Parts: sequence; C-alpha cells; structure tokens
Amino acid sequence: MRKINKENLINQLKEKGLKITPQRLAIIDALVENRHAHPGATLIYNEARKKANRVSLSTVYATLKEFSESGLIKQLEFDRMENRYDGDLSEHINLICKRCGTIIDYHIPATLEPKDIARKAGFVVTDTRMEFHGYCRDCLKRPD
Amino acid sequence: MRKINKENLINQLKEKGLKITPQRLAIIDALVENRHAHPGATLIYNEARKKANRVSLSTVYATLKEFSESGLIKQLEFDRMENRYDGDLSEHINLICKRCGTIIDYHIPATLEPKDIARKAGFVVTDTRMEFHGYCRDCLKRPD
DNA sequence: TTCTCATTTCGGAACCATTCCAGTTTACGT
DNA sequence: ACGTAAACTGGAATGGTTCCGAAATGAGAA
Repeated sequence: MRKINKENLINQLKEKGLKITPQRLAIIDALVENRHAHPGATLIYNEARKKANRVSLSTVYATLKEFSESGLIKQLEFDRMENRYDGDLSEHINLICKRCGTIIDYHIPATLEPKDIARKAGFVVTDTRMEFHGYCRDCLKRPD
Repeated sequence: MRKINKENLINQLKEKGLKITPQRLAIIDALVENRHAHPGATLIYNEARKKANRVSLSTVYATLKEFSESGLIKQLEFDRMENRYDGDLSEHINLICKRCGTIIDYHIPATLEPKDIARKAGFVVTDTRMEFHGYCRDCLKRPD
C-alpha cells in the first residue's frame, strides 16, 4: 500500500537527476491530492493550472509519461477512456466501474504469486495489470 | 480453454439473430485461422480481404465490436497498440511481450477465484483483464 | 420465387487522446 | 552570473477507432 506522497516524489526526482520545476511541483500536488481518484491527464491538467500559472497540456503528458516510466506512478492504459494514473504501486486489482469510471483498489491476498506463475512460462514480468470490470456498489443501486 | 471454431461461431450468430454475410464469414475464418496470434483489426482486415472480394475496414471494426459485445470473442484493449482479439474465453492471464507484441495465454491454477474476491467488495464483475507485461523467451535471447 | 425491410456494408469524414516538433525558456552545477 | 542540457510551450500531426448517410443485401413472409 505504498501510496505516493509529495516529499518522496520530489526526492525521487532528485535521485534520478530530474529537475524540480514549478510545473512538476504543481503536477505532483495534483497527483497527491487526487491520489484516491486515479486521475487522468485532463484532471491533472486542470488541477495543476490552479497551482502554477503556466502549465501546458503537453507538459502534463510528458511529465506523467516520465513519472510512469521512472516508476513513480503506474499508468493504467485504456482504449476509449482517457488513461488514468495510480499512485499505489503495490500489487492489487483495479475494480473499474463501466458506468461511472470509478476505480477501486482491491488488494489481493498473499496466495497469488503472479510473478512466479509467469516465470514458469519463461516470461520475465516487468509489469502486471489486473482489472476486473463491472459495476460498483453505487451504480448497482442507482436505477437506469 | 474454450477456443473458437467456425461452426460454433456461425451457430452463435444464428442464435442471436445476426445475419450470415460473406464479410462475416471471411472475418470468422480470419479469426479462427489466426486464433493463436491474438490478431488485431488490421490483420483480420488483410486476411479477410483474401477470402471475400469485398470487405471494408469499417465492417471489420463493426463486426469485431459486435462479436466482442455478444461475447463470442474477447477484446483486449490497448492504448497505443492496436486492440487485439482473443478467442479463448476461459479465465487466463495474457503474457504480453513489450518488445514484439506477442501474446501468450497462461492459464491460471484453480486456486484463484477472482469473481469471489471482487464480490466481497460489493462489485459485480462482468469482465476480467489480467495481463502481465514483460519479455518473452525469444526476445530475452535476442540481443539489442 | 419474389417481395419487403431491418440489418449490414461502405467510404470518407470526424473524433480525440496522445505524441511530435521546433523554438523558447529555465533549473542548476560550475 | 554563466552556460548548457533539460524542460516547457502551443500548435500541428498522428493513428486507431467511431460515426454518418446512402446503397446493398440476407432471410423470413407471402
């Protein structure tokens, strides 16, 4: 349940020799404050603009890509939906509501060892993606 | 390990009141013949064109969408990569090579009960997606 | 067989999240 | 302060996918 926090992210930037810019700080703030929402680029962009007077969408994309590739956050890729970002790097299943798009983290019991399973197939796993799609509690209640 | 086959697909179309057209037959052939490859729309399009004299890309997309929504095949959605289609509807993990795009089916042991896990969270699962990304045996051998 | 019509197909335009580009600005070590 | 590699910008380009109106067609009914 390693959730992102601001100081940690900044330290990781320094360690990797990445520059601390107002834009990145604004994006980090947006990421941390919305960590529960699994935010997309648009949300990050809008939030970051409130913090820094100048942030472009291009920069938001570049930064989120940079962070994902550096392993600071995890990118949840979608086809028709905007990509989303997850600050929880521990192994878990994302429960994704088809209707409202809510993403719930579900931590898996220790019994499952995905890396071992894959290794038996002669495949080196660098990344796991486990999503269960369906309907969340709230959407099930709501009519229509 | 319910792998698609031609007769079965045709029967399912009939059951669902969908029409049997030359285009759909060509697409079915392409799907069945390339079932091991987890083909994308482009491959299906190219293969289907060899069978039927007239098939448009629009039709291929519409048909693959139709088939996926009817549960005949499973759509594997990607962000940057073309979407792929899987004829194996049983629960398994897709091992996806980041370098060559190869997709290997890895059947999970019975111990894992994803549906139950999710149900405990008050979430009705309609769809599971389990992907392990990394490098396949062949790509590991290859230099560069 | 022929008729009828909802379904399917077609091609091209539209979509849209994301990436690319070339030029400008900036963080930060020296 | 300076110099330079890195980061930022805005707008154009990308590319897989969907949408659209019009034309074609499968398959049940007559």
